[in-house]
Amino acid sequence: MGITERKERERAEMRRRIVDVAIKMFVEDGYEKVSIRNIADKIEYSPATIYLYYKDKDELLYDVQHEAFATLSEEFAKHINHKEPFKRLEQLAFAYVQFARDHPELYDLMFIIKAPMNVEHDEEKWKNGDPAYDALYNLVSECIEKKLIRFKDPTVATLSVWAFAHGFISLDLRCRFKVAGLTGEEINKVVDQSIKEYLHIIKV
Amino acid sequence: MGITERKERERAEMRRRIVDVAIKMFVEDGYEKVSIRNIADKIEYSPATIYLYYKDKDELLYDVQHEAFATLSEEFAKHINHKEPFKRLEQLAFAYVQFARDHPELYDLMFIIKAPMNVEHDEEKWKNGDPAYDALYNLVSECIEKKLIRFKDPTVATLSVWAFAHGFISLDLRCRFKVAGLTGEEINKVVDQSIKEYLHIIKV
DNA sequence: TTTGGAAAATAAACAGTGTTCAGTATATTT
DNA sequence: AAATATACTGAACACTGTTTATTTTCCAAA
Repeated sequence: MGITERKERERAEMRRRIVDVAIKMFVEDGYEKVSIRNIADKIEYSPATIYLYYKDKDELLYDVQHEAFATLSEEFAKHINHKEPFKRLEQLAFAYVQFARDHPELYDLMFIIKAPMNVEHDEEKWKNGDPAYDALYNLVSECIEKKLIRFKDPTVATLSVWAFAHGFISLDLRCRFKVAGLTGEEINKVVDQSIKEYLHIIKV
Repeated sequence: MGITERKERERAEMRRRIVDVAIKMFVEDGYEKVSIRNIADKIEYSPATIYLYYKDKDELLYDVQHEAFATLSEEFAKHINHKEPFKRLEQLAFAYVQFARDHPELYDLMFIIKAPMNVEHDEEKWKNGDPAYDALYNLVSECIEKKLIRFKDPTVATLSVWAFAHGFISLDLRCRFKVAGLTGEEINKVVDQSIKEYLHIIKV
């Protein structure tokens, strides 16, 4: 009597189909051009059908965000391999920046736009960001323990490194560096140099 | 025969009225709830009338952004008064953070949302941000000249300080620190401490 | 003071959005 | 085969930014 299981499986498959199309459209057309109607068109279902699988757009975006974090984790796994913890911290920082440059629309969804954060506002944690945060937190903690960086509190250290990188990325993504009168290539150079310098001055 | 002048003055007054109402609604109700129709309602004109004074919503938001930067400059003028340049840099940093906490919706418009940056995309500069950027740039430059901070390039230094503060503010405003499992008050403390520590380690 | 033309304001519409709901089609159970 | 439960959709609701044709208001010359 596996019909309940099959129904459940079919439901999961439909959700996958929706998320897959959604993330693909995000990457290709950008956040602003992805509507429920567009997604429905592409999977060849009525817009109302999407609401049978997702309570609202935010809930769908939350799953898309989850997928985006999986890609970030893959990038981390690919580029963080050095023996020394501090070197791994450098690798993580530049992998993070590179991810943002390669997938600006995903970065948007993960760290800048408001939308998918309204989902689990029940005082709970934000589960999507967990693996990436833990990767940074554990690495920073190891660096503190081995006295490789000038920090005492691992949370302060983790948030500082994160905020520093995110500050550059998000200001760049939102064109605020126009105020400095730099070209795109110049900005990239300044960002890279700034992060290098930051990692240097926090190094013990 | 000052009728042309009067017409021009009336036009300017109307634009002022629109911007004043818009910024007030922004602060009170938040960016997402402010529509052209809402603004039109409040100034008791038809929505179409707004388009006689502003080409589109972005152009209006650009003027609102200008107003918001004026408020930031006022805050800077109010809180930056120390003799020593480095102390002034500290004052600037915390005035910036305090502004973001006091006016989150304005901060959004100034530094986070995409909208008003599409206006002068003609390769030009971003004039709205100029005064605030210059204030930071000049102060940082003075600190470098007097060898008070560990930086050589004033642009790298300016963008680093800005990005560091902005990173914290924007991640907080977008609830991304939920991943760290901290309460609102705890986050504020970590942010303050992090900025203090950052200013300490860049101090020569 | 009336009239003609310019300027200002608007009602209504267009094309789009997220979302809901009544009704239809399909699948499963009795 | 009939009854029931599930899956799906067309159409609507209440919005959004924006445009256009129309009306109202203003002002200067006849």
